[in-house]
Amino acid sequence: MVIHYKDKEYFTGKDLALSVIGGRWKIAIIWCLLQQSPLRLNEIEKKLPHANQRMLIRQLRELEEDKIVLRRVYPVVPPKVEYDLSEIGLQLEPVVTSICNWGDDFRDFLQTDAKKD
Amino acid sequence: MVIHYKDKEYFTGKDLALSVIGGRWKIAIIWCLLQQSPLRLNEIEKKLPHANQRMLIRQLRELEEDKIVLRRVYPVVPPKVEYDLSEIGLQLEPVVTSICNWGDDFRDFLQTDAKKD
DNA sequence: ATCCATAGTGACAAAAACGTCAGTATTGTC
DNA sequence: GACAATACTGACGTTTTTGTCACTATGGAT
Repeated sequence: MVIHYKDKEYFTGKDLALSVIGGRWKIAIIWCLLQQSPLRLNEIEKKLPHANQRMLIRQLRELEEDKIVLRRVYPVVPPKVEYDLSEIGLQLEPVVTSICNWGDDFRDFLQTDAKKD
Repeated sequence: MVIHYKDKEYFTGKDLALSVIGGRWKIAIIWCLLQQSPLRLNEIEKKLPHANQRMLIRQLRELEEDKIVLRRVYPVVPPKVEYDLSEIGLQLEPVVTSICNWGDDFRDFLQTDAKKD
């Protein structure tokens, strides 16, 4: 049962999932928003100092398009925009958590492995 | 605490994790090997008909380099090579499972969402 | 002699992702 | 008038990733 989404075909939910969370900073952004939300752009920037602003905005736009992140604009000057996880976005918590956990295990594994000589 | 791996710097386990499981076919390959293993190259090809052989081999090589997949070569003709998950590779099961589950939820969400007009 | 199967490799092209730089708009403060 | 803060956008180039094509090796079967 093929899924059509944004002019592409996906053959499993897994493939679809990877296409929407697969960007360089997306898991990081979602992780930030799971810790604390809402967050403003400049707050996300502070939490992810290795990402540049342009990239963060692009990834946020895509997450918004995919309905994973909600964007709330306040009509004030200077502009105020808040980002939040949607309901389906919040459901990514097990994905993010399991990746973090495995990553920590893998780091430990690499360190143990490196000591073997 | 910065992690150095393959000439790059990673600032969290999560970043490291994403760098090793982030290839186009890696989660798919790991998923196959979680279902059934060992598997030979041509068996993986049959299970992932949308990937071409060249890509599968490249991704398998990287997974092998990262010690996630084990490669066993039998000195026979025609060649026989079996692929398996390593111990740390097997530990990716929660990651793969949570991605699959969320992907299915997301697919349902998209379908429900599309019906709203 | 030719073909088959398996499991590859090398070179290259195409596409996607990523990063950098400069610039926009608004209102308020100095 | 200059500058600051916020949240952007556009254009562009680079890098990375992915895909395609042709090619290799071996021994057995026909």
